[in-house]
Amino acid sequence: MAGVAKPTSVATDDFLTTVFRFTEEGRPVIAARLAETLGVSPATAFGTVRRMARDGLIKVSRKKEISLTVAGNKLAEEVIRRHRLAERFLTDVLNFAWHKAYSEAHRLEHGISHEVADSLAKLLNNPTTCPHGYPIPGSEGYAHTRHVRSHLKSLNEIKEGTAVTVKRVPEEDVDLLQYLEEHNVSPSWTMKVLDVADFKGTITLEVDRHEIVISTETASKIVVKPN
Amino acid sequence: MAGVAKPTSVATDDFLTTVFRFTEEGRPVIAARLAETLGVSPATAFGTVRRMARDGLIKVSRKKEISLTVAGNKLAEEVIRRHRLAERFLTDVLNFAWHKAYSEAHRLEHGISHEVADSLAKLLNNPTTCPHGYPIPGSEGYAHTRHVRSHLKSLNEIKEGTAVTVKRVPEEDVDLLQYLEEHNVSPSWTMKVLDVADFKGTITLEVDRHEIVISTETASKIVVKPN
DNA sequence: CTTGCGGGTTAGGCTAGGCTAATAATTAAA
DNA sequence: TTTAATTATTAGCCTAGCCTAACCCGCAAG
Repeated sequence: MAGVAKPTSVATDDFLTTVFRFTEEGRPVIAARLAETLGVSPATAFGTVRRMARDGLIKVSRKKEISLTVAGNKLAEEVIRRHRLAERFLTDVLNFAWHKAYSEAHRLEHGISHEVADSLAKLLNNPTTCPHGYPIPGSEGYAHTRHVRSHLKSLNEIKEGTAVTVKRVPEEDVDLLQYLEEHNVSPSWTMKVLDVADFKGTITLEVDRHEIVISTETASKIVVKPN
Repeated sequence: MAGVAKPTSVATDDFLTTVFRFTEEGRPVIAARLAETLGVSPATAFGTVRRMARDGLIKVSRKKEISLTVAGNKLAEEVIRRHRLAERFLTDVLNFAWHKAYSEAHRLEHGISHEVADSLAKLLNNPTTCPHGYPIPGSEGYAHTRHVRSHLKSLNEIKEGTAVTVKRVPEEDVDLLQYLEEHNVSPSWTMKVLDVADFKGTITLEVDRHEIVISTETASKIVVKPN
């Protein structure tokens, strides 16, 4: 036995989930990115990373790439599960808008026990994704979801004239989230790519009978499935 | 302006609520009691008390009695409100047993924002008390509740043969709570004091057609209203 | 009036997490 | 390849919290 699992701190939870999400989105995970994302200095990030590596939660390769250990991944999935269930609760039961749900869930995620999470899941009818379309660890078909996503594409890869179904929208930018929510760029909604103007970096979409324009940069963060 | 309110830490929240509860129950508030209750060393309690006094959350009299400042009381009521709403949510919506609700709510209370608390209150139909009978700050008639309790008595003060209605049960002892819950010594239930045996320090009660025996010490923590 | 006990207080240490500023080490770009 | 931009790392400092051990103080019971 490796001893009793030490309860994780808020800072550790935050690093774990950030590494998890970066990995989930295929982004490279290095300390500098974590520092930026979490709003701490590089020195602080370095210290926390070193501590977490010491505690066997993450590994740092020679090329300084950070990845979760099996133990770290387990913990990260637990926190992410609590976060996404909390989001569902906030949007589905308390009627919070998406863009508020993220930050509120972030505060709640650290105080939800395994038992409360399970009860919440039952109350919510065992949801498989959070309101933004990301899969909830521990839910039906989760393992599957993580590996089979060949049919999913980023919106910036879609050709003009193609109709797609929104699968996931980026979670962290509150303003963007509010905009997307207001314009129905939401999971399960359909939209059509009207125009791709690479030269000026924009994409025009038709969604819910309206046209909207977003940057290809933004589009790259929206996951869709061609119809 | 006194500057932006610094967000309170978990340790500070715990001290605030403990002082609040002690005061609520009319118990003397000294550092040694806080240390015991919170499970920290006297030295730690001393340090935290000093920090909180420095930050204007509590006052310490010459006789070393600790009390909340106006600012401290406001913060304490907010945390207590979140705690008691969380308890109601856990018992009423997630069907948690009482004795589990307390500790789970204790973990949740730090992550609930004002906005989430208000939504929870609405969802729960604006409850005025927690499952153990304590008033929820900010709820209808709360200010009133705090000051008018002349008709409330501790169970140990009740004479033999008197029927009473349970108003509040002690919150912190999980085993006791589970016992009381199982025997229906719960807010709004009625019971009759069958026998008071001061010489051996016990009280015999009839509740829900059964007899139970508890110590006068325990009885002193149960608040009732004579019928 | 003195001893002892319950508290309060100090001293001294430790970890997690933060910060700034300076310095290495890489990488990428020119 | 030499410079410029990123990253990583170190050093040094700070606060909150937590601990043990020792010490002090006032009051109450002998």
